[in-house]
Amino acid sequence: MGFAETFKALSDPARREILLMLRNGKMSAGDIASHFDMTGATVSYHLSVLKKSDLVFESKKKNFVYYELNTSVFEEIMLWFAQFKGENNDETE
Amino acid sequence: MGFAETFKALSDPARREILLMLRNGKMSAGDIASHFDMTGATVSYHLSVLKKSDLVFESKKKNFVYYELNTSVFEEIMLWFAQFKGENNDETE
DNA sequence: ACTGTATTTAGAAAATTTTCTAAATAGCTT
DNA sequence: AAGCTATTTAGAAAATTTTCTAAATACAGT
Repeated sequence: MGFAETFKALSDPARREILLMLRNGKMSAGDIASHFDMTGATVSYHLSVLKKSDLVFESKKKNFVYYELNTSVFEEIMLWFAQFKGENNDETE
Repeated sequence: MGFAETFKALSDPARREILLMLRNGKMSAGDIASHFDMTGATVSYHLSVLKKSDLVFESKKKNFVYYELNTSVFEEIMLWFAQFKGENNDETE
């Protein structure tokens, strides 16, 4: 899965905004795009980055593409951060 | 403080590696640099990015500069991720 | 004050990312 | 199948990031 890709994906403000928008359920590419001041093509690019990093997944219905949070990846990221909790310092000052 | 900067900082593999190295205590810029196959100047650049994002802080002793994790920022990041836990979906399928 | 070690800054090249426009694809609906 | 709507892909320009070399700064020890 790769933290590199995941953190890269998270490093863009538009992409983080998209994730926040998806908290209360799936949205179509178009609805997501309409919240931003950029072309649909650009938003589509950001969605593809989020998809490649597994932070979201898509499902198709009619001619819409819906995006949805993949919460399991969030759990994995939390585990990465957990590496920094607890285990303490060598007071080598 | 700015999540934008923080996530940007975390998006680079070398910088994440530096953070992992710092888990067991402070290290000098030179010691950090010697673990990488890049020039000291480049590592210095990465350290400055980590510093600007408050993920690490520095202290000087003799002619060494020591870097250390700033654990409080990690807590804040965890809070950002916490936004994605719990509060659930609108089953608007 | 000079020398040496540790680190950062400046400036430029290379690589990557973000964004756009235009065109392509996909799948209704009539 | 033709036309519409929704979305993605292609290709290029602009912006940002990463990296390097060379020079600058900082400061300790002699």
